[in-house]
Amino acid sequence: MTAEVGRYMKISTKGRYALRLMLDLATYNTGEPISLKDVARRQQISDKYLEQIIPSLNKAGYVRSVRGAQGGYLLTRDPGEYTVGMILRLTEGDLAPVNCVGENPVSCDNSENCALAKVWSRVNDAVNQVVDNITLADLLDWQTDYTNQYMI
Amino acid sequence: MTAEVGRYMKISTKGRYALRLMLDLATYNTGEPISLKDVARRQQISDKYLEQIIPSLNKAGYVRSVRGAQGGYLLTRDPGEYTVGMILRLTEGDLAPVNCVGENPVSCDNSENCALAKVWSRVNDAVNQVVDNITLADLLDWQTDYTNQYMI
DNA sequence: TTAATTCCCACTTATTCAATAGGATTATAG
DNA sequence: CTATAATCCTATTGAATAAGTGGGAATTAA
Repeated sequence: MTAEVGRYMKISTKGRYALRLMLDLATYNTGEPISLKDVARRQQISDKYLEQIIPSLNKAGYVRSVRGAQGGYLLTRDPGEYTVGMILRLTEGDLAPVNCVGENPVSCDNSENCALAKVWSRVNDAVNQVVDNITLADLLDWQTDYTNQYMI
Repeated sequence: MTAEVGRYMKISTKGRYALRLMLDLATYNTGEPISLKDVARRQQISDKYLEQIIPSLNKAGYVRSVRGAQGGYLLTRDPGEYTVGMILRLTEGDLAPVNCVGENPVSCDNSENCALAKVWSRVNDAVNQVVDNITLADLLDWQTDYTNQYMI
């Protein structure tokens, strides 16, 4: 009886892949740069698409790039210093379910009288509460077998 | 520094309008059927679009329709019996952020080893926890002035 | 000097969102 | 009985977005 599924309330591949990328860098870190080609192979994601995702992580200082042969990317911090929320917000933008709540709320004609704004605000808080309290270190812990891929 | 905003994690107009529609029916209920034209005027939503949204609410038995002149729609239950989650799930489908968690999870190659599935599952739980614990009666309470519109 | 890599930007294809449009059916009021 | 007001049903549309592909320039290690 449920409606046919749309893309409502869904995370995009950009955000999911960014997380898998960061988790891959954390998992296979040796101190040497890791190339996107390696990440792409392990994660079964197009390397060209990863190339499009990583600049925002790079510009934000979440990773450091090393150009040229044997180059690649490295995390700049300890895995425990990255929350899932940081990474998602960078690649997906605001996680709020509507534009009138969240980081840069768009005000509407009747915000103080709007019962639904309260709903969206609570949803926003609940989502952020989750993603801001999980770090890459937690994800490393939750992986039972580091050699497998994470297909989500 | 945030990414340009997409539609990630957003509720669609369908779900938002369905909530406003149901809340309008609750707010202006007199026992007589309320026409979509009236709802559309009050909520400033296209009546033709509302016409497209209401069949699922009707088929699910959330509203009752009265055809012909002076016809319209009526809630079939007490406002306290409708949760925001019921209404959203009917019009938006599953609220899970990815397809591998939620009502009808699509299994993937490596679900038990997937650290990210745990993240999505927690997000899903958090969202549902909010929307399943707010009823139309709560929304009625939260409205300070019943004569205004709810523009969200 | 070659090969491997990041970097940058344009392009594409399919899907989805958010409506609009037209008309058939049903019932009420006069 | 007839005009009108409403639900019902299905098709179409235009714009935006998602999710990638493609080409090539710049940089660096071996």
